[in-house]
Amino acid sequence: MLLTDRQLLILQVIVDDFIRSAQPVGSRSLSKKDGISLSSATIRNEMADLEELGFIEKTHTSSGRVPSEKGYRYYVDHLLSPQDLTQHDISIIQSIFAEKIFEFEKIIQRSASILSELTNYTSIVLGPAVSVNKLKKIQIIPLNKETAVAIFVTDTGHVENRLFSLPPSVHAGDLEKTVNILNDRLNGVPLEDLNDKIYKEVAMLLRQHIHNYDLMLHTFAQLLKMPITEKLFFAGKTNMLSQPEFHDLTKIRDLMTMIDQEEWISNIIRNNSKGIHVKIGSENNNKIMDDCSLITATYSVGEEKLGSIAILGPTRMEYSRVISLLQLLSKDLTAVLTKLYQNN
Amino acid sequence: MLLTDRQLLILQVIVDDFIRSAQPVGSRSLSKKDGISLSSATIRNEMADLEELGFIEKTHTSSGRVPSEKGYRYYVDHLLSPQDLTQHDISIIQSIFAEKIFEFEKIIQRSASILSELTNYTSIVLGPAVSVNKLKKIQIIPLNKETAVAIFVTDTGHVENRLFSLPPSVHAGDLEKTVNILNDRLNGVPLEDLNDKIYKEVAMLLRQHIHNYDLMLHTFAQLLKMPITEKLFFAGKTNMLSQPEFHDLTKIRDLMTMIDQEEWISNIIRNNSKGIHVKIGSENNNKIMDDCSLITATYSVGEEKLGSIAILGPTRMEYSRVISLLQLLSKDLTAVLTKLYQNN
DNA sequence: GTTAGCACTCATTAATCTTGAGTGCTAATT
DNA sequence: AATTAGCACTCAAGATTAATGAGTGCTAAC
Repeated sequence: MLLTDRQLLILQVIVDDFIRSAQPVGSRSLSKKDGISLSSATIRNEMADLEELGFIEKTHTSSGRVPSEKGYRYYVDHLLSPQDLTQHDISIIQSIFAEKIFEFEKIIQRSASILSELTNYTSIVLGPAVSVNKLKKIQIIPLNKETAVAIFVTDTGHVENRLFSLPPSVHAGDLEKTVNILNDRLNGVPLEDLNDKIYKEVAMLLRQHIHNYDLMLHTFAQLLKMPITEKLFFAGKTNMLSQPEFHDLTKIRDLMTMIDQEEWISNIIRNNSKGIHVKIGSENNNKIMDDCSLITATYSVGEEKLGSIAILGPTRMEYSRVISLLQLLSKDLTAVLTKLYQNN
Repeated sequence: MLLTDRQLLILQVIVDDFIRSAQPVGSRSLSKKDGISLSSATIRNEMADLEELGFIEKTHTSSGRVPSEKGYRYYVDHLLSPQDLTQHDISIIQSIFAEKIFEFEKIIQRSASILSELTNYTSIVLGPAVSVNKLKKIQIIPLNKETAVAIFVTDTGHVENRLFSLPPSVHAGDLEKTVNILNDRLNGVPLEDLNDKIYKEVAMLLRQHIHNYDLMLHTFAQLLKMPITEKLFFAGKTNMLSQPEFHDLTKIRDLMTMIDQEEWISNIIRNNSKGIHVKIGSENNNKIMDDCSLITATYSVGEEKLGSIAILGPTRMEYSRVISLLQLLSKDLTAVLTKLYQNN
């Protein structure tokens, strides 16, 4: 199944052209292109071969050709022209990191926004996996007689907080003691293990030192029972509405509804190893995404993968550009975060 | 411009019917309705009058009638049948508050989701105005030699946090002293005034007690320069896609893009006094919302307004139901929050 | 191996027709 | 005087038909 150079050229031009115009590409228009000096008849012959091999398709008997999924796949794997980021693109990406005071969520959200602006597709960023972060400090701050807020800080600087009702009969001193014990014992424990640990290691200590041991344990266990899932950040959800392949309302509705299924999206994106991944059409294993491609990248701290960035667009996506953008952003995010957190 | 009872009845039935079916209402179908025992001809006469008065309109010369904006306005002001929440609705709303540990954002987000599920419209909830909350406590937690996280807790239990680079030459003791001074001086100050206050009242004290006074002041001033805007929570954005009045793609796109303009939405919703407000079509002063109605309610702590809840739907909205739902949710949210925060 | 030429296909658009729900008006009825 | 039946008229929406043109496959000549 080896393609001749001429076939490769024609395939590449067809894909490029279709990505640009969203219109089926005909033999005549191809023959007029710079870089191709063949008659339309010759091209028709080659296109017939390419179709037989499954790389391109017709939308109806007498239409021009459109890349098939296999065609896109081949294009992505072998025919991508590597680079086309402008200086402008690059400086916009870098502007994400301009501020000195970091609010991590803002950076992530900004990344998503800028990515969707630059590409006109939908961007999805999966926040860091907080639940594997290690506890640095617990603090309890009473607001009034009955209410207090509990604050959990991780080694990465992530802050979780919960409002809770103070058990009515609790001593201020006991509360402080308990917090001290917790900090002493739970420092460095991943958030997801806190609930376990508090029963296994802290319960006993509490019993020895605290008056109302039972109530206190229960209160804190409640607080620590936190199913922390990574937050998802979207931007440019509406960009899909402008893509000509989605002029069908029911398609749009299905797609939008699917995008709003956060857990589902989250799963797809999370379970990717480091590096760039391209899923084309049905490779996404979802009927609704048959006309979509999803390109994912990851960002890390040092060598440890932290979260993911993704772009969702039509299969007729500007693969080359999107991949370059994701590579750049992934690299920059990783660099900034690594610098920030490395030396713990 | 007084309407006869019969005209009121007919207007009400037309609006109710159109809200249900989205189809222009004809004289014949009206005459067949229970509660109306008039011939179609009579109804045609009455409808002609109602049209002359501006309460209903035709979509074309020989079509049935559709409520005009004025018609909806009259309907909302005078003809609403008050109640139609089922026990089911009520218990779903109350399920929002089932959990004991409060993460305020989750409650708000859940409110939005449930509201949009119950109504099939888009719901928008404006989070509490944090910037008027008063500072309760500042804490600095160093993560490593170079980075620390600053935590600000308000009297309402809201927690803000910022990651920042520690000035390289800073003493641990000085840092602690500074934080103490800040807590001493800034307790009870609304967040929005912090930046002012630090220059006016804290700067001098710092100079007296702290070594590297200049650097420290600058660092904290940076941290406190926080433009905290209320967060917006959306749910059911896609519900609009299912409304028959929006089968037009460009309309949908405009609407969706508008919804994504968070500041704009935020302004509209924020500037409402307590109670329920109904804005119909062009009353929203925005071309894109000419076919939409926006119903807003507020939630409070005690007497003080805290935030807003809104439902965005087509002008052909189930006003009665939506208003009842918003009233209920507003009441419950206020009750829960008041109980939680009242006694500061 | 390449190209010109020709018959054929089919999506798209515009033009025409048909149908039916609904109206306004007038004259008859209550 | 209010109500209703009857009739002519209007217009959106859907179906049918026709015209156009971009594009193809195939064959025969180069």
